[in-house]
Amino acid sequence: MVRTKRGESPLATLAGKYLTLNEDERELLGSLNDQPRRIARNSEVVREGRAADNLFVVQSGWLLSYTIMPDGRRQVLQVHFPGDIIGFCDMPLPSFTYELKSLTDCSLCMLTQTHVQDIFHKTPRLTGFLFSLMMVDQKTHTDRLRVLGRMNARERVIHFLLSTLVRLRMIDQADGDIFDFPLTQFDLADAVGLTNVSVSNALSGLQEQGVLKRSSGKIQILDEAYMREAVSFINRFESIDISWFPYMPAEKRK
Amino acid sequence: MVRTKRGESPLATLAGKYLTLNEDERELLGSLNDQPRRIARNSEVVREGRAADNLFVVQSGWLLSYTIMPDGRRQVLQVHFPGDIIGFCDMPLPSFTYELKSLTDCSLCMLTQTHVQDIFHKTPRLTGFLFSLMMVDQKTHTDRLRVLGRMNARERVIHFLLSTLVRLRMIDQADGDIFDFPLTQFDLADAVGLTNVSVSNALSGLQEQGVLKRSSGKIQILDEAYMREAVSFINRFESIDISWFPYMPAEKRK
DNA sequence: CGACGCGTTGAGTAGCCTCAACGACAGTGG
DNA sequence: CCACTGTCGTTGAGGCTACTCAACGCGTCG
Repeated sequence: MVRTKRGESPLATLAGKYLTLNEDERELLGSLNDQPRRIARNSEVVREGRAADNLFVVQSGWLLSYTIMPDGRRQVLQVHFPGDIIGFCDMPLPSFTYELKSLTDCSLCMLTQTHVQDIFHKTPRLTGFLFSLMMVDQKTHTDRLRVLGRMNARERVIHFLLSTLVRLRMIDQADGDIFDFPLTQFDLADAVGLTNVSVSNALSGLQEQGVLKRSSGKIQILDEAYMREAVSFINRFESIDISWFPYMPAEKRK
Repeated sequence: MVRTKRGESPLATLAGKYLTLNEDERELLGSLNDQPRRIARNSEVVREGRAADNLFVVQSGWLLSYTIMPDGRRQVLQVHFPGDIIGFCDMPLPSFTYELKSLTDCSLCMLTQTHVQDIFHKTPRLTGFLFSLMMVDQKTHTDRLRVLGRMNARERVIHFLLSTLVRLRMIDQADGDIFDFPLTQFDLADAVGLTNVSVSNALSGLQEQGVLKRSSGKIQILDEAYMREAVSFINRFESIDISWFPYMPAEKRK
């Protein structure tokens, strides 16, 4: 497992992929490291109050956000990795409308409105970056619409694994084509709109075909090219461009 | 059919639901009315170049954005109504990744980067509003994930019709519980991940049950409460709050 | 050790899909 | 004006994918 740079916040690592941070920006992102909230594996993350009051930045660990329907059906909305911002797009809404659960031990940073406003006012480039992240997020959601609306079990699983791999690479948490995979097959099923049984069958089939390998909570992608082809995969993180972002009030810092 | 206020742009109408526009803001939104591009019914809207160069604001008419997979499977990503902004979240991306088709005769306004920057610089409140719209958009997408991942044919159709009704009401284009519906059943099917046959069956079933009525391109919702209950419908547009938005460089106008 | 969660596998089922035929309708051209 | 054509919606027959239900093995944890 590749390690993140010592002491650097995952969000900073992520941002560093797209822009070279200056000292102020680096410090601002670093300050988010203060007093992370620790969450044990497999526990519900309780959030209170208005949406915007409870923005999280994942420092370490995996989380799952999901909705549950009255009859028990569950839909996983997103898997959250280090560097992810949770709840950003809930800001204009009056309350949270989904559950949050930790898959592994986690540490989360709470962001208050004040923090957000701080970033927005001080570093327009970071602001642009944040919004770009959100837009890419939206893109990955529309990609998932295609998956859930039009793909069969096998393709759904392939797409999910690929997008997981790609996202983990962004935060240097994939070891080539091997990565941790703490989801249960129930979790995966609820993410891609299947049952655990179908997921099991799909995974077994892929393994038998030599496309992937599983061992003790890890997954290895053996034939990435084939998988990408099979689902017409697009890596949305490859080419984010934040230069368009217009929030640049007269270059103050240089 | 209820009419929009004479000459007012649909985006202004929409914005007016959430905030009281001052003269400058109203003028800025109104200026978008200049030189709309007219699109005939059932034609492909061609877009060129980088994503951000081709932002559209729908002035009138319905459009469909969708992706097509190599084998011909189609997934409708969104139905666009007057007031909708198309392509906003493509701005940080290098190119468009979906198709756009008109369902009715349309008129579209092109927004260039300059326009966007203009709005962003001059009216922070409108900026906040735009971002809030985008966030709500994201929310409706996650709602659709639940639909495509976990609902049966009947529920999918119900949810789609409800969200259509709610959005049309926002722009005063629903006459109580009656609204135009120019989609074919193929379109609807590709939107909710079914086939036209299943859609036909679902619609017939609902009509037989007395839940809705169809006649000549219009749909009437007869039992809205039942439908909302059946799919745990949440109206995301009900309570957008833009007060949180931090882009307020020292109240210049008052 | 027992209890529990997780993954696997099998048998049977149900919902949706595919294929197909047909009627209604609008647009087109003679 | 009327065939001709293509699109759209409906309905039926049959098939397939994924679901439900269930049993079992395995590992972990108390």
